[in-house]
Amino acid sequence: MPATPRHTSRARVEAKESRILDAAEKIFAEAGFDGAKVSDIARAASVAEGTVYLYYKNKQDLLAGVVGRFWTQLTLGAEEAIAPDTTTAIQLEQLGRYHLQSLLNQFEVVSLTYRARPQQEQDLDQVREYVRVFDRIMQRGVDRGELPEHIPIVQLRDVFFGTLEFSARTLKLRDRPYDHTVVTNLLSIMVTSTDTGSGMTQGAIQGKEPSNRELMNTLKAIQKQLKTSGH
Amino acid sequence: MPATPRHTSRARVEAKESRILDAAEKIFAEAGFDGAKVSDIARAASVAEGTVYLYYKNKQDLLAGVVGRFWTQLTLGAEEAIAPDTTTAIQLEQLGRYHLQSLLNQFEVVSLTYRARPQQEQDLDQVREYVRVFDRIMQRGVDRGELPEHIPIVQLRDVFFGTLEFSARTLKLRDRPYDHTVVTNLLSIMVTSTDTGSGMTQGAIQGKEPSNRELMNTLKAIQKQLKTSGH
DNA sequence: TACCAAAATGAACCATACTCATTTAAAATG
DNA sequence: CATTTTAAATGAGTATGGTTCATTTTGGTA
Repeated sequence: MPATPRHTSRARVEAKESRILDAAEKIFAEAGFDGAKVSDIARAASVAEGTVYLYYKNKQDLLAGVVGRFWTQLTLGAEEAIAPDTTTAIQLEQLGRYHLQSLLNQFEVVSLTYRARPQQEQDLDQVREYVRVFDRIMQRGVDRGELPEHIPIVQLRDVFFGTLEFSARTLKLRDRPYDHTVVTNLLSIMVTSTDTGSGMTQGAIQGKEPSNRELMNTLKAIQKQLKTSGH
Repeated sequence: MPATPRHTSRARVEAKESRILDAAEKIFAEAGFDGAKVSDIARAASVAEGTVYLYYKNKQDLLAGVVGRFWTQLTLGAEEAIAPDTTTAIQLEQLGRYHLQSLLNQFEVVSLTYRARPQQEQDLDQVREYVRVFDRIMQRGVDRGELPEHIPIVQLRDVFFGTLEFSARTLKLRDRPYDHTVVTNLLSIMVTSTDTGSGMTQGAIQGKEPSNRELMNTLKAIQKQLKTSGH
């Protein structure tokens, strides 16, 4: 069984597995899940049809493999895209930019994510791993005192990723390229809302000016960065 | 052709069509697109397998029918759920509540939306129609002077629907029921951001207090309504 | 009642996901 | 290095389920 090779070099087996995944990703992206034939994938991987089934239980499982690898790589890329020693707001801006660009560049693969069986347990483990990047940034902001203690991280996470994903779809639908104002605007409303004086943290509006000077500076820093780094 | 009946009462034909759609919705929701057999759907509709193909070109087209009808009905329900003579903010709150509840109650059908071929043109016409409900509310807010002239409606629309959809998934994943704080929080950040002094409208932070008294009143009205109407 | 066109039927067809008996390659053994 | 043993790969064959179409049934019309 290729799954647990004892007498064969692990490297060779993994090379073949990734050849199959590459082929599958290509064919799935071109033809969609239903349109992709396992025979095409096998041919693209220079492998017999039966061989695919040594590595993956069935076509669904193969899709899960492609999607899982994609999100794992996305997590690695995200961690690389984020400067570790800067403010929360700038880190969010970096993650937002990276995320939106990835969604647009690899739109087809992202769409395939929804063809993976919904809520069928560990099919989406890698996605969950990915969103933790956001959680860590936010938590670090709280620990540092940059954000109020009681921000609802999970809800803000849905705002963040939900907005970016829908924005990506809108851009694709209109054949538009990456648009940084999407990220800027998202950030501005998120940071505004994490201000202790209004928005999500309190749920009450008091009409007073922002009390968190740190955040104002952060926002100015974002504004500045947005102007210097061409999109 | 059942599609354009001349000698048969239109009512009967439409009754049969909706019987097929009902059956398809049920089976698709239970088994997912791939798991649903056309033969099962035909049996559930008390119709021969071939009959399905008189009304729908193929299985994909049948799915498009189910999904399309769902969003059309959602549009009707949304228009009913919104009080015509109230403020923008309250209308948004009503739409948000209605949308989130619908997503949760009919989660399976919503998921099927993503199995409809992406960007395959008019498959998603009804979804587009639905989101216009949001656009109309916002535009009306602008016309009335409740919102600033230059708010980016399209981007706010992505914030609105994106956040609600991701929130619905999170709630489902954790087996949680409808949670009104999701809507409240979303609204508070959206309305905060449409304040002319900060957020999406200007893209520049000025650290001054909100200049739009109208909006403040609107927010207070929302807060009040949230307290009086049990979720 | 006889006629005709629309509508419905389901057996046959066909594409394709998946299996498995056989072959090939690689590792272990002496 | 020759032989044996075990892992890996193969692709023809099978089963499933979407789709077609020749035939039958239904309902309206004269």
